[in-house]
Amino acid sequence: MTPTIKDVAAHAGFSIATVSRAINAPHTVNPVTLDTVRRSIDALDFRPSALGRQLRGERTRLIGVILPTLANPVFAECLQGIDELAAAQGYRLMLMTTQYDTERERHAIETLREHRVEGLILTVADADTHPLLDELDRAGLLYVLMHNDTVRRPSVSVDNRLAAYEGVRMLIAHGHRRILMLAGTLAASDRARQRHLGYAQAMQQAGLAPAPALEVDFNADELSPSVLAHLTRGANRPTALFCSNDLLAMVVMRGLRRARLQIPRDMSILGFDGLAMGELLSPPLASVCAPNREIGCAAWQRLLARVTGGYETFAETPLALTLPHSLREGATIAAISNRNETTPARISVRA
Amino acid sequence: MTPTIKDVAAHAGFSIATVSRAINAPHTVNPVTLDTVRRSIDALDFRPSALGRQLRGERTRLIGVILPTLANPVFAECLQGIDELAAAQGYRLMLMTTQYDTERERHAIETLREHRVEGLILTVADADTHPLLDELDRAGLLYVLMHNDTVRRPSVSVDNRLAAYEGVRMLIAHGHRRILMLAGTLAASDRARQRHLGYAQAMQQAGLAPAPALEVDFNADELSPSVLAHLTRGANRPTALFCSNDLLAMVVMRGLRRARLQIPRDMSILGFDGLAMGELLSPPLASVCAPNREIGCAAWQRLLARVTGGYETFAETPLALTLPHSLREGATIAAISNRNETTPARISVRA
DNA sequence: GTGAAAGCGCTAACAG
DNA sequence: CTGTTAGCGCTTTCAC
Repeated sequence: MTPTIKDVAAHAGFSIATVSRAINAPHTVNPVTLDTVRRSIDALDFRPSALGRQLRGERTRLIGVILPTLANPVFAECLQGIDELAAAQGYRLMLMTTQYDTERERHAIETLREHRVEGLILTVADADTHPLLDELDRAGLLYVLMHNDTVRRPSVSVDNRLAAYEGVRMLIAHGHRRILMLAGTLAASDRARQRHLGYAQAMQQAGLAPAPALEVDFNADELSPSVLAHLTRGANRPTALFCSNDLLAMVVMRGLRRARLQIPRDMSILGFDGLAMGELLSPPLASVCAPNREIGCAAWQRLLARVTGGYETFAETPLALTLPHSLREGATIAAISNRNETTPARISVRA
Repeated sequence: MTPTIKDVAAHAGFSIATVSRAINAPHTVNPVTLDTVRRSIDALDFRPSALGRQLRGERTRLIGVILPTLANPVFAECLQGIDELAAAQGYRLMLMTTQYDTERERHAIETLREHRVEGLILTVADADTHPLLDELDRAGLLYVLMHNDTVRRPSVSVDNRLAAYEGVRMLIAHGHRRILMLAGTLAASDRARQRHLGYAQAMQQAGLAPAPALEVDFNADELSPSVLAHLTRGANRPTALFCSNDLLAMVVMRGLRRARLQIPRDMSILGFDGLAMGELLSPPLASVCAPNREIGCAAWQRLLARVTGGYETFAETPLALTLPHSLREGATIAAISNRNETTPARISVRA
């Protein structure tokens, strides 16, 4: 069906070697021949098979990308960065998503290895303890993690602990004292842990008592009654929430609004991720911003340095590359005067 | 480096044929042999090369996906649908984005064809007149379009004209009479055109004068002064905006808010796409909703029907598959009493 | 049940 | 400058 190099050779009246050269090293073939061959290529609409090439021992120029989900734009933003560089440098991307499911992660890695990807860019729940990554190390398959917070493996991320620390300090600077951290149900991620450490550190340093992260079901249409109770009832209700990511912050804000709380008047909100979309919200979402696109780009560059340049290029750099974060003040944080800090919005809660 | 079937054969003391059978047709080989071979496979951590397999004339089980961008979640949502089915059915996805750039579209198609993808799922700006699609038709490479509104080619979308019509009728039903349609600068897309037709039809039917779509630069940080002037000044300023997609609606809303307009009090907004995120906004974004995930799924199913089942399965269906849309009323639309329709918010405009 | 051998599309020596 | 040839890793007859 699809023409092969043989067909072209036959059509042009030359050998397949000449055709191959005409394609890969045009300067080494007689201009007249070249022209003939090219004409045949066009006539047959020939397109060299990447399979044949790769099999011949060439590099595959194929990179695997494994992401938890695309429903959270934070990963789409990373992927954009990767894709841009990949396209520019003539690499192909094979994409698989896992929903943080270990079985799917295993399967994705397996599949990509069968395709002889030259390397992997991925995000997992917990990098330090992930057995599949150990396997990759053992197998010598190059990979770079995105967002995962670990010093044990090649990774690109922000300093999650420090970033969270600064974010929570910002809340404290606005007068907040009862600050709660919220996390998704799959909270066992390395970065969520680091972010909680940062939160705890900021709290303690201010003489405040950190609380364990409150788990929120991301996908539910409503905040659960028990969570809502935590957030709205009692004299000790929090005045500010630090959400472990922006999407969660948006879900939480919707829940609070439905419970008739106003943001930021009745509750201040700080997210994490710095989704581009957060700036479009009303009020614009305060967030601890990671340079997601750049994280993707950096992961790509590190991976390629290893893939092409070999080990030495990489040895200079520490395993964990930390990119600078930033704080977006947004407008979901209100200042609190610590005088009337008791149940500021109690009356309006009609949940 | 990576072990091949030969290595396994040598290690196990059998021929490569037997190893191959042990992998692909275990029942045809002696249980004892099978066991030996499997032990060798494990010992060497052998993984059959997808390349070798594919080259041997097998199907590649590779599908190409070409999207304009991932910055707009509408495409990420489609991709989710595709990815889910692809993973479940043992296919691989090769992803490329184009930013609607024809050169990149060409390059993407070229690359994917070199990889011998079995089919293509893609979204282009204007399907009817797209020369590359004609080329695909000629070449017999199977593809299915997503979101593109055309009857000439295999596609999955909503009825953009009808959907827009209903959306604008909803605005009219709320008392709006001066309704403007906004579109991105790359407005020459088939669906934007159809949506404008629907808008115009709804307007005319209500005895109102449709206006040409006003182009808005999506990526600019601010609405341009001229656009802002259109939207806010004069007695004839619109009371409602129909935005050709949700992301545009969000950008426009930010611009309006910065100009001190309140939504929906001073301006009603209707988007198009039905982004999941729209429901998290405050107020929730009114939108003409397309089932994006399902569009991805349907595109996948149609493509696979053609790829595997051959032509006949497909012949029954019309080229253009139309999925049902829905209206999300959201809360960005306010009712207007037609009495005091003149410059309701004039005074508060301090842009 | 198993092996030998051909060949998928291509590139890279090596000859001429 | 061009052709011949030997594989790359695998599946698949066809013999045994």
